[in-house]
Amino acid sequence: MEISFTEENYLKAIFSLSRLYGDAEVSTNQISEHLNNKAASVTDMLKRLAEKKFIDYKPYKGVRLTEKGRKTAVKVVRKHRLWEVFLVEKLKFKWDEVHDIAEQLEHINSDELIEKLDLFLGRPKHDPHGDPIPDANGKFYAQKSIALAEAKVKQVLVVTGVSDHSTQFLQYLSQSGIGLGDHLKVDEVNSYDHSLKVKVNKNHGLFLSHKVALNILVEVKS
Amino acid sequence: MEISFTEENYLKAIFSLSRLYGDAEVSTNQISEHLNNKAASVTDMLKRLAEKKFIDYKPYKGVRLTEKGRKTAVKVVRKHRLWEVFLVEKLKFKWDEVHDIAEQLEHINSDELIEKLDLFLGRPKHDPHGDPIPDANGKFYAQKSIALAEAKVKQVLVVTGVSDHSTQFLQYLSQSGIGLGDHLKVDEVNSYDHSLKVKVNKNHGLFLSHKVALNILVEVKS
DNA sequence: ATATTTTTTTAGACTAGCCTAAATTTAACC
DNA sequence: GGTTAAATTTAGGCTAGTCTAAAAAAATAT
Repeated sequence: MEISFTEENYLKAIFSLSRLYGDAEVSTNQISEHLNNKAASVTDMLKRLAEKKFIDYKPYKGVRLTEKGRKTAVKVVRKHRLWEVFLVEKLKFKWDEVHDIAEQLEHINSDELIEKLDLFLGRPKHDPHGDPIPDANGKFYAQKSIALAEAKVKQVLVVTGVSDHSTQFLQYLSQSGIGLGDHLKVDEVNSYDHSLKVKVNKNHGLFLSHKVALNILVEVKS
Repeated sequence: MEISFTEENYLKAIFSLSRLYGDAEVSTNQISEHLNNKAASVTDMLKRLAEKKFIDYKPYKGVRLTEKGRKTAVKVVRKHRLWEVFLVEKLKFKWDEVHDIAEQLEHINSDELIEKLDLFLGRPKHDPHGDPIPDANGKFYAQKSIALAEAKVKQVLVVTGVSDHSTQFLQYLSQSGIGLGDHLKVDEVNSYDHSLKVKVNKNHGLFLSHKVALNILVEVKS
């Protein structure tokens, strides 16, 4: 049951690389590049992780997480993202300042702490970057959020967050009647300045600049 | 500038042992007992810490923190106590459940994080055990509480902490209805065994042994 | 299908931190 | 002051995790 920070980082790397490349086997070189260390070090660690049943490893053939490995990796991801929410929502960090700190906090080991933190934060579904937060059982219910500016015309969208947390921006949003969980639809895109005409809940005709659209995070529902 | 978790733990141990015994040199055996490892391991580490100028170390003569070492140790103490406040005040942990988690969190390395956490918590002066929290410059401003056993009959007292942090003791206290911030008054002292009859908040007649009274810290209010 | 390049693994070495066992220094006692 | 006991340090060894250099396997190219 004892797992080191380093082992957790390897599992997290394997998890995210395997997602990135469509759940295929992950190669030694990919891992070594991702973790900024040498392939020989990776081989060493893969043998240890295989020994502990976190991965399936056949020499020269790449690796794949076992169910045990996946659970462990997802738990680290969950902790990382919850701490990011904490840092941004409660401590008022900017969303681009939190990664390195969350990288440390994700290794704190206490199930009760995660549970109480999750509760304290209101069981958020997305981190400040729009990435979905898995639940305590390792299930991802939410999709990755994208900036409103990247959404396609006619897609059904739900507001999941913002990337600019300034009072100014947040006040502008609430004045415009846009809040967390609201439904959006892009009706038109101005091809010159990329500004949008959107429907908010039932009301058509709201105009949003490209700059604003870049700072609203949405989940694509259809 | 790189300091490991282990090194931080040694510095913290040396700091707290030196305080405990009136700022005298701390011996190898004291440290090894405090950290639950062997004296030979301690000697190894002392050499490394001396090399890095965290301590003054003369073989066979015990150690003393340098200014650099003291600053580092106090910073760890500050982090530990701030995180304890967070865990109890915000996440609603019991005050006897937080030590082990804070023991991990105290090693998270980010000055900005400490600052923002301190602000978020309202710059608390005491942790949930009543121990004073040093400021960012390493100064302890909060006054020292006295043991309940030292208080005089009829003084109005407020519980600020404990000197025994064992789960056993803390559970005994909460069973007795004594918690942080509670008001106490000593009604009688048994001159034979120094046991006390005290008033807790509005309820008279609680019996406390001398041993327990030695481990409860109080602030004298009048 | 053979030669070359790329990827991966093995072999051997290093550091941090820990250990046990033995040697040494300091303290304590008669 | 000399002998014993206690505290401390040295010596040598272990593991986790890293590295470099070299060997081996797989992929690629001719």
